[in-house]
Amino acid sequence: MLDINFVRENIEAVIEKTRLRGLEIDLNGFAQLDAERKQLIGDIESLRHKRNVTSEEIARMKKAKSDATELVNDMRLVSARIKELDEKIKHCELTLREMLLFVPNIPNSSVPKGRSSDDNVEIRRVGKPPEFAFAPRPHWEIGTDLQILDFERGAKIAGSRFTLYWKMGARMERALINFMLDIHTHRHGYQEVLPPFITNSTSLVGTGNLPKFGEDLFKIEKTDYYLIPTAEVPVTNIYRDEILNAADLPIKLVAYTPCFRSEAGSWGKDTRGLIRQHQFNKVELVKFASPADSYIELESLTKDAEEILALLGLHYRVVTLCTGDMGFSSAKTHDIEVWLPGQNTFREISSCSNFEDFQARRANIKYRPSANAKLEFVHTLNGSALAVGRTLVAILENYQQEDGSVIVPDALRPHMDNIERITKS
RNA sequence: GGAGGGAUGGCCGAGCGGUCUAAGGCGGUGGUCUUGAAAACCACUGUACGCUAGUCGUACCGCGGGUUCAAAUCCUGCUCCCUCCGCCA
Repeated sequence: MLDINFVRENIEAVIEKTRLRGLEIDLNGFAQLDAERKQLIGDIESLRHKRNVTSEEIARMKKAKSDATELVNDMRLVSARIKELDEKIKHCELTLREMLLFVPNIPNSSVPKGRSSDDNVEIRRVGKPPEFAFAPRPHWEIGTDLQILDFERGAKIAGSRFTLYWKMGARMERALINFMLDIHTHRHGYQEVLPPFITNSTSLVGTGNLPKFGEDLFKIEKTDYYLIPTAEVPVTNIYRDEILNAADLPIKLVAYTPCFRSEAGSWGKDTRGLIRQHQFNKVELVKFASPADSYIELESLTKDAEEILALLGLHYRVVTLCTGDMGFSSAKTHDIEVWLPGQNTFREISSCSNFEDFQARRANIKYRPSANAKLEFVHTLNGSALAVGRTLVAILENYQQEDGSVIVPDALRPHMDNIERITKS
């Protein structure tokens, strides 16, 4: 959410910046409603002042045993009027807040302008694509032949976009989770947390998933519970309505969670394989930083995510998303895309974003910059490190052999009983 | 699921419906003292909003309703926490 004071003074700029994202927002009536609210607050406060003063007077008169009936009758009217104004103000504020909740974050000035993913800017490319003496196959063929991925039974148990992992498939998924958590906790200094996999709607408003993107979520009927679409939601909300110590910043957390997405609106997209599932595993990095440091922290967070790919020997590139391709809450986003030889393309495996104070304002997460200074909102950041299912996909496709087996990357072997190769068994 | 108890400022904790909407303590900040530190003493110490910008005003005592001229205080619904019983991984 943007600062209401900022929006008030920069309505045109806000509309303009939103247009850079390819969105049109409706702020008609905002200024008028905002002015009305201000007027009403002035009115109600003077009435309340009158009531407070007169109440004391009534108390004095009663103590002196004199008749206060007239004042009491006056105040009866004043109180009724206060109640009336209070309802009007509440209505104004609700409407204003509703408007603001639908306004996306303003892209940082360093973000390239553009309309779609075609305008994203590649900032580096690391490693080399593997060379094959045969035509590399897509992971769904490799996994099915090795009998470690079972798409048919996944669909039977739950439906399309659900997959059953068998044996070394399940084993590798679990190894990847542990591998990633170990690297981030031991080498990068993140604290591990294991949050609830379900949150309430307030938490989802805090991160910006609600109220606008409810269709993307699985909601539990007749409750206020939602399956989390990413660990970002519960982990960012750890500190909702709290004041952090400046000396503790940046706070760096890492969490493994499954993620659940309805994928409404992506019918027909990536229907084969593990790429786009209703349920997938992810290891997520979350940072709470001071505003002065947040862009440094975005770069280091991205590097932390990249290191997983580097350690696994996977070829990848990093792109900065253009204004038209960024998520609603983000001020700047780097995507990491891994090379998938079976599909001859780069695919997103991580998305690292700085939300600046957008989420912190929604979730009310503050800190005191220095003793006696005013409270300020922190900056929040997060990034996948990595999407586990897609990492497994990348390993299957990049380490596939002509005989259908798959070599286990060196770095992963200690987490897999030092197995070197997955073969059909 | 049943019965009972509770929620107050960064933390602990007091608060007869009307001498301020908050005692007291801890913590924090500044100062005195000290070579320095500790201790001691003194002072200050919540958030948000408003304007006539002040030794100003208004709101906030889990959240929402209600009663009242007036609610931290009374009534009510909800949320969360604690204790006991039952069930259960």
